[in-house]
Amino acid sequence: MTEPSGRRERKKAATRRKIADTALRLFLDRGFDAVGIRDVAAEADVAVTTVFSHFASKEALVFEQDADFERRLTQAVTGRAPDEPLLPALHREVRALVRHCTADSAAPVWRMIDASSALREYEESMRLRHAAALATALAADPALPQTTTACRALARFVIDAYAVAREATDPQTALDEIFRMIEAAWAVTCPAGKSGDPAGT
Amino acid sequence: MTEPSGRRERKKAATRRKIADTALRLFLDRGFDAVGIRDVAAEADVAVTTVFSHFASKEALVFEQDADFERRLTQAVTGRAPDEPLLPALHREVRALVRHCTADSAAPVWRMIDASSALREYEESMRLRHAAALATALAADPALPQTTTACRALARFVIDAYAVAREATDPQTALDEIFRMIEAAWAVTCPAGKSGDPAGT
DNA sequence: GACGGTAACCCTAACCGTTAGCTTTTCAAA
DNA sequence: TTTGAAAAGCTAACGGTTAGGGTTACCGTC
Repeated sequence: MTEPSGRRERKKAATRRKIADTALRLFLDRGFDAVGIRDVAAEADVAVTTVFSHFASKEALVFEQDADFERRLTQAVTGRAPDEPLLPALHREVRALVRHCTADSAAPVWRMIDASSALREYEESMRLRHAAALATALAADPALPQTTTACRALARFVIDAYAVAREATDPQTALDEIFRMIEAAWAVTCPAGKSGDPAGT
Repeated sequence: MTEPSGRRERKKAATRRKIADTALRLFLDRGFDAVGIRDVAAEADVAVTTVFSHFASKEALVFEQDADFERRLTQAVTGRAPDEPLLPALHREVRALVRHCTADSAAPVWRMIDASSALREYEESMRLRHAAALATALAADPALPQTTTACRALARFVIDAYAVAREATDPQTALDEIFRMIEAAWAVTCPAGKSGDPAGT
């Protein structure tokens, strides 16, 4: 009801951060699969049930920016300038996300993720949720006359672009290449080719 | 060493089929999440370990055609006529797959799948494996001069087409629409527009 | 400042998918 | 018939996850 005032919230946030930090440290040290939830809980000095009251699953301990990722994607659609074309906005946002997660400082984490099939699968199912959210945002935009089918396809294409680019040797170049494909795909969904690129490159 | 002759193989296959059939029946009756592996084993009159010696996971009991799906996709690429263009071949194959899994007889199974988040996630991670296999097949085709990035993107787009179409109210129309997008996307990856559709529709 | 409600946390004990270790059965080839 | 091996079985456990029920600490109110 009232604002998020108070000590309680701070303590809760502190507990959450302590759990996440402890977990990440242990995971990086010994590998994701070699660390049990009971280890994390003991090291963070909380009960196992407390871990699961803050995080929905063991994998979720690693992907804290989950909600952030999704919000940034949808806001690239809903929050763009009134006359700004869709795809450049999406391209820009995804480029920032790719750059962020291919930074040198993030390398150890991604090495850890790639070493665990559980984490890799979790990441992809996360991405699917993001695609669904993006598809909803696209379908709700009155400036886009496309069908819901086209919106859903575009949403998944954009997520694909992120996923493929992240694993490429040159992520930025790969991303640009895929977005050229996506631009072309999106162009053919325009009833009259309003703001497309009618002549190709 | 010798041919797959004999009673042993038949008995093994019979056990496998009995487990799968029993499992599917129970899942359809009570719902996937409400049936435990121990239930399946008991009802099929086998040990729990036997279930897992035939199927890698509980979810795998539902998706028996897994390998088949993947093989059909890759064969649509590797087994097409020497001068047949790529995308129509893929389009045709995916159309058949969509038709197959949207048949009325398959409806109860898909209702069951959609009712279980575990199954939906499993299906998607299965699809990702298929996309990876398809990407490999595409990259290995000497008739395709595209980059591996483009091949990986195309593979995922094709899987997306299947996934989105399957959930659409009119799967066939949706599939055609998405493949129009994919055709356009693929066209811009051709260095010189060899066999593309140079003027768009 | 005392008070009632409730959110956060703790503990125990389980459930469920999955696997390891080891024994028994069943078939095939000699 | 003997022998080797694949298939199946049993038991017991591991690890993620949850239910149930109790304790503490904070918040808003009197």
